[in-house]
Amino acid sequence: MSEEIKAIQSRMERRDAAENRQRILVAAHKLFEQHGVDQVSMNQIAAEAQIGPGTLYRRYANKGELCLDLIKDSVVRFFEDIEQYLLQNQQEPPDHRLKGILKIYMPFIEKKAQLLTGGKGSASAQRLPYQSQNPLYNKMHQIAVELFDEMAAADHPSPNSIFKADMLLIAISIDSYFYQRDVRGYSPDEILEHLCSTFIKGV
Amino acid sequence: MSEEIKAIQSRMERRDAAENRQRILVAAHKLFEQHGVDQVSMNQIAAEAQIGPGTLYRRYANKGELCLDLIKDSVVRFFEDIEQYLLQNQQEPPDHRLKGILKIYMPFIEKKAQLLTGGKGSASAQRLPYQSQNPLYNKMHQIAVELFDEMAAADHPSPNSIFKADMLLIAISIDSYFYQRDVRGYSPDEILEHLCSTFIKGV
DNA sequence: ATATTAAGCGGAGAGCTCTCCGGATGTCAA
DNA sequence: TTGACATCCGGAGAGCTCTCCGCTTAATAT
Repeated sequence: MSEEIKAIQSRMERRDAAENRQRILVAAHKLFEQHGVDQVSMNQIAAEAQIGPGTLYRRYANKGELCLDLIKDSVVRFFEDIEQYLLQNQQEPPDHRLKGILKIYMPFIEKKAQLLTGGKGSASAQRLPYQSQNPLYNKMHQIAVELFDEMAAADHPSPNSIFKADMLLIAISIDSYFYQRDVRGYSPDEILEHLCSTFIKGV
Repeated sequence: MSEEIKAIQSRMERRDAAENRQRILVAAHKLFEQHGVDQVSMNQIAAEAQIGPGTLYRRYANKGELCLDLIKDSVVRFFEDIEQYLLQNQQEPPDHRLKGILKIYMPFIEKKAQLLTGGKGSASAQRLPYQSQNPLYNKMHQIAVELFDEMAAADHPSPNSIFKADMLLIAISIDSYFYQRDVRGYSPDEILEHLCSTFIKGV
């Protein structure tokens, strides 16, 4: 009876484990809203969820992973929005479509910035090569690469769409975005325009 | 007699303090070389220098600051190289000069990466807006802005040289650079070419 | 030489991240 | 139902960052 399920995920999650996961999520959500993500420690979350620290760390190696789980649904919805947008604007030129994607992206990170930044100061998060832990990155990169390729298709098949996409993505990473907004003082619209004139020539 | 000195820096550094600073620098240098920057804790440095943790933190709020002090001279020398290069190539077009600067920059961060990255996982370092704590940033930015301005001078006085310079600088930040090198697998030369074709059009 | 005082020292300790492992407990097969 | 066992729990504890504060000491004024 459980053969098929076991095939899908090698072992069922135990009931107590599932319950604890829920408690963690609820506790974290509550504390994050109350005090802000940065101000809440894994210890506090464990205490609020009434579990031991070991139990918490078993599931989430650091605060970042926990945050990611907390916004998983939002991320899925975000990519659904992107997909729908791309579908409805197939006939538009690729540069226009890329700009449209940025227009969807920016409000999203404005809203989810805290959770996306997550636990930046975590020791184990340091090891990861870059920001690839961010689930947005790979998917967004893929989309951007395709659009850059399409933009360059007519001319030369410039092999650096991958590079360009990386550059665009770090340009709109949380840190960079808020640096432009808060330190340089640009409005989101100005940032968008600057992005386009820097990375997408004729828009 | 000490009036003039006091005028320069409001109070002389006490002799014991100066000695401790030296001990710290020596201890840190030794440990960093022995085990790598990441693997060495502030505690260890204090112990090796035979001072209390409080004494260490009085001078360096985190490992990053200590690292910065350790490469201060290298940074000065780096900018002297830049200045000299710019002087010797005044007649070259600005895009060529910018590429030349990148050629000087890249080996520098290859050599000093560990110390430049410093104590990334430090709590107080998190607060800082971005990577402005990096002493390279502001000066490099200023230089890049001037060159971008010069590049755009003939055409329109495009007001986004500041933005472009920011984008170029995060593109060559330690994290981004090593991501391209280690994950994407580009050689330094390839990175340089991609950078030019992305940020400096006709080079 | 001595007193004054700002600067510096150092260690105790709070609170954190993360690990480890003995014991408990759900799950599945028989 | 029961036994076996993989999974999970929880908390002790190592080691870290960083602060606080009473004490010490170097520099200066007298």
